[in-house]
Amino acid sequence: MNIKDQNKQLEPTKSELEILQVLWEKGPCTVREVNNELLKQKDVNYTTTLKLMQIMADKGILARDESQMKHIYLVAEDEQKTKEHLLDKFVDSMYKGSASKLVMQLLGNKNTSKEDLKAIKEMLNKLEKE
Amino acid sequence: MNIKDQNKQLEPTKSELEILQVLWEKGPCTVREVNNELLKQKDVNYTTTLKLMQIMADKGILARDESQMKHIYLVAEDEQKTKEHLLDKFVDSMYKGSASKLVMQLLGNKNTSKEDLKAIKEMLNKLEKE
DNA sequence: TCAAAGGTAGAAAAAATTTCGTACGAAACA
DNA sequence: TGTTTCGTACGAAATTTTTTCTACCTTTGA
Repeated sequence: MNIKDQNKQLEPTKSELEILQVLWEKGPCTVREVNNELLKQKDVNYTTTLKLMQIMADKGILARDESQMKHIYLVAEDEQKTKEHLLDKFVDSMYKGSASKLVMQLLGNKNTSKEDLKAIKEMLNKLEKE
Repeated sequence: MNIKDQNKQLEPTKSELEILQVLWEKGPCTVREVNNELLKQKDVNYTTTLKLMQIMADKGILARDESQMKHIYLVAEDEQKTKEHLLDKFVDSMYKGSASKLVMQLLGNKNTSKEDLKAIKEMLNKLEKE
């Protein structure tokens, strides 16, 4: 497998990402559980979610435990690694790889809460000390 | 037009985003100019780029000046607004809306340069004073 | 003037992604 | 036991996105 293909594994499609988010949040789940979560956001058929998760398992994005009748799906890739990859890609394409540009936009954004600002400051201080 | 549709306008597809990036970088361009840029990254047919840009113009993502034979395309939406929207969406979906979580990941990432760190610190200081 | 080069438009094909219908097996339970 | 409920598998349909083909117009220059 070449690097490009490896990257592809880390690049879920839009609906695959929705499923990943549920699994990141709730940990290993059955299809039913994932689908119930998705139903809170949008209208989606059980078999659609099933199919998608099967495809993801095929691709290696998800692993599953088939020992029970209700298969349990779990994320195969490390969550942080995947997010890091997606974030990198995002920074690259949107801000030409400049992390500070992204942060600037983030901070300039009125949606960024005071708590977030505070947390970021603390983080920087901590980094400085190290 | 409802809000959902408005949002859709701000959500370009993958290849549309590639074209936007070129236009953001170089300003108004002909299809030929955009295509030449894209050719540096990937193999793509002139008519493919043309078609895509026509579609984007239809959707209202791009505007164009047809007064010349070689049409000049320009981005219709404000670049910052579009990026902000995409960034918001990204933060929401990947970090449950927590900007500080995103920054934490960014800073923990070895790809983040010292210059970026410095720039971010300065930005925070500036924000503090305001 | 006429051929070559470079432009647009639109239909349609191809590819990728998402959704659904149907079949069928296992468990629950009246 | 039979029937209802809940599960998976799989093919195929529907939709969205991307790419290409073809036709035809305009400019340029020999």
